[in-house]
Amino acid sequence: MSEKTTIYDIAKELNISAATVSRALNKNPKISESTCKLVMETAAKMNYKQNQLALALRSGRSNNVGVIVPRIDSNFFASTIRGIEEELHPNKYNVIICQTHENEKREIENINTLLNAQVDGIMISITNESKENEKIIHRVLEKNVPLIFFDRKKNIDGVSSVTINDYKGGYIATKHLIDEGCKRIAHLSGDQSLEIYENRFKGYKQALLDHGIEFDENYVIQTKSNVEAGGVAADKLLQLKTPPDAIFSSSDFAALGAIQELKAQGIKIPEDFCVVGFGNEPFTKFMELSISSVDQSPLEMGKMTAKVFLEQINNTENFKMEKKVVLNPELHIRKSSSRQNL
Amino acid sequence: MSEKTTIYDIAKELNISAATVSRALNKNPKISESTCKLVMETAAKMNYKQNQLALALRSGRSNNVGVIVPRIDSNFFASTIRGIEEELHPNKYNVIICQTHENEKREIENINTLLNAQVDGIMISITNESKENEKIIHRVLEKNVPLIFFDRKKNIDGVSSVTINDYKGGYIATKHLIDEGCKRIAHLSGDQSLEIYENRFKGYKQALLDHGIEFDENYVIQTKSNVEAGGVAADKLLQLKTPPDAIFSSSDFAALGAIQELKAQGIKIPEDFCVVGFGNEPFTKFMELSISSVDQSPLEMGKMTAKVFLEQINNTENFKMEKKVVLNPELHIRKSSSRQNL
DNA sequence: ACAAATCATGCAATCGATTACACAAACGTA
DNA sequence: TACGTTTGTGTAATCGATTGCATGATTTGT
Repeated sequence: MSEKTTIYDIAKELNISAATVSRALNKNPKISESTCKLVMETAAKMNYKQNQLALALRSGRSNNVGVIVPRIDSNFFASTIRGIEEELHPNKYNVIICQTHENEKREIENINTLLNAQVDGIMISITNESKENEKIIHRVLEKNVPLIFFDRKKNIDGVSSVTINDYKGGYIATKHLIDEGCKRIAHLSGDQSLEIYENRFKGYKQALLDHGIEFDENYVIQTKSNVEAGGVAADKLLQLKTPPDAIFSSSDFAALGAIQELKAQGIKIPEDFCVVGFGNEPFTKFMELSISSVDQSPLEMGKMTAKVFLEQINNTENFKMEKKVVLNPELHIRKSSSRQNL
Repeated sequence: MSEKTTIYDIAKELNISAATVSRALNKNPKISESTCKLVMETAAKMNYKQNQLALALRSGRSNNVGVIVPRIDSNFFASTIRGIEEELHPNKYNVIICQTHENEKREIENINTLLNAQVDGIMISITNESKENEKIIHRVLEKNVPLIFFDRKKNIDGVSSVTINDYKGGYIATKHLIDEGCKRIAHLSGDQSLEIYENRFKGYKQALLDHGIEFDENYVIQTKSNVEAGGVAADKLLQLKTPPDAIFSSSDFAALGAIQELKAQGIKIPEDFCVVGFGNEPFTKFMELSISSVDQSPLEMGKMTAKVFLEQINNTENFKMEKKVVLNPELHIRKSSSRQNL
C-alpha cells in the first residue's frame, strides 16, 4: 500500500516487460495504442510516480541547480532567489540553497557538495575574501557544469554573469546629491576587494569630477554594511575640520546608521545634510524620514540569472558561451535627499 | 581531463575490481592496508568524487530535503530557511526550496515534485486556503516520508510541528496595551482559517476578558498583511462612533499602515493611541517611531524544525513519533506603545 | 604435511528507468 | 507462394556505487 510503485510492478501486473511499460509511459509511437492505454491506466491505478533519481543517474541530468549566496535572510538575496526559483520552476528544475556566511572555506565546500550532488548548474554570488576559490571555479568549468555569477562576480573569461551597473548607480546617486546643492559629499564604501563596492566608488568619484567638485579622500570611509558601523562612520565624518554636507552610502543599513547619528547630533535632514543609500531595502521606504536609495531590482536579477542558465544549458553547440548581462540601477528619491518641497 | 572519474576508472588504473575500490574508499577492514592506501592515493590523484546520485538510488536516501513556504522573500520565511539550512548543513543534507504563493495547486504540485525527487523529508508552512491538500499530505505519510509543519500547521494526528504560541503572543501584546492604560483596544486580524491568526485573536480576546474589558466585535477587522490594508483598516476604525485608542495588529505591515494613517489624521502616538504589531520585522526597530512587536524567533523555529526532522529520521524504531514543539513568543516594547518616558 | 581457519579480492545482483538491438508476427506485393 | 517491410515487444546493457556470496591464497594448528 505504502511502498513505491516501479515500472517493474506495472510490468508484472500486466505480464509484459518493463521496457514496454517505459515506452508506453513515454508515449513512444512504436507501442500499440491498446497497450499504451492499458499501461497508462494501470500506472494511474497503482499510483506510479517516476523515480527522478533513477532517471537522473541514467541521463546524467539531475534537474537540480545550486544557488550559493552569502546569506539567505537579506531582502536582496532572498529576492534574487525568488526570481531564480520562479523562472526555473516551470522548467522543472529544483533549487538547492547554500549559504557561505562570507566564509571562503564554506564556499568551496558548498561548490563541492553541489558538484557531488550532480547539479545541472550553479549560480553564485561570491564571498568577500576570494582568492583561493578561483581554483574550484575552474574545476566547475572543467566539468562542463554551467556556472553563472550574479551581483558579486569574478572576472573570469568564459563565465557568464548578471549584475547591475554599480558604477552608474554610484554616479547617479552622487549626481543627484550635487543637483540638490550638496557641495561636500562623503562616501561610505564596503570591502573594495569586491567589484560592486569598487565600482560604486568609481561612479561616485567620476560624478564629482564631472561636476567640478574636488575629490577628497578623507570623505571616503570603508565600513561594514550595518547600522552601527554607519553611525560610527558618520561620527568620524562630523569630526573633520570641514565636515561633509551629504553622504552617499553603498549600503542602506550604513545609511540608516548615519542618519540616526546625524539626527542625534542635531543635524537637520535634508535641510542641512542629504543622504542616499544603496539597495532599496524595504525599510528605506517605510521610514517617516524615508531614505533615498539605488534600486538593484533583485527579482529581475534572479530571473535573468535563471534565463542565462537556461540558454546556456539548451545551447549545447555553443555551450561555452559567455554572456555578461548588466542591469540598470534606478534611483528612488525620497525625503532624506529631497529639498524640492521645502 | 574534464570528465568525471568513477570507481571503474580507478579499478582499471590499478587492475583491480570496482568492488575492491568501493570497499577501500569506505575503509572496509576486509581490504588490506596496502591496497587501501593505494586506492586512496589514486582516487585523490584522479580527483575522484563520489556520485551522490548513484548512492542515492542504491540506498534510497537522497540526502535532500524539501522546504515549502508561501514565499521566500519575507524576512520571516527567509530566516526560518536560514535556520533549517544551518542545522542540516553539518548533517550533509541539501535544502530544496519551493514557493507556493498561497496557491493550493502550487502546493500540491510542489509536494509531488519533492516526492518524485525522492527527498528524505519535507518541511512545510502551509498556504491559506487548505482543504484539498489534506489528501496529498496523507500520501506523504503513507510513503513514510517525514513531514514537519512549521509556523502554519494543520492539525493531523501523527504529524510533528514547530510553532510559536500565537495565543500567548496575542495575549501578552494585548495585556501590554492594557497596562499602558489603553481602554478600547482594536484588533487587525488575518485569514482566520489559519490557526495562527485564529489563536492570536483568541489570545487578544482572553486578555480583554481577564482584565474586565468588554469584547466589541466592531473593533476586530480582518485584513491582508500589507501596509495599504492596514491604513484602510485604521481609517475604518477611526470612523466608528467610539473609535479605539489602541490597535493590536497580527501583522507588522498592517500595523505600519495603521500608524501612517493615524498620523495622517493627526493622532499622536503613543500619547493618544498605542500600536503593537506581530512578527518583529526588521523595519519595526528601525523606524524613528519604532513599533512594538511580538517576536516569532524564526531562526530558532527553523533550527528546531530541522532538529525534529533529524530526530525523526534517526529514530527508525519510533519512526512515526509525533512531536509538537511550541516556542515562546517575546514582546519587544518600543515607542509605538511606550508611555513610560513621556 | 595436511586440514582448518583466516584473509583479500572478485563476481554478480541491486537500486529504477531508458534504449540499441534483436526478433517474431502480420502484412503487402509480385 | 515466397520474400520484403512494417509493427510491437522482449532482451540485455547502461548510469555509478554497494554488498552477499564465492573463491583462491595464505596462515595457523596439530
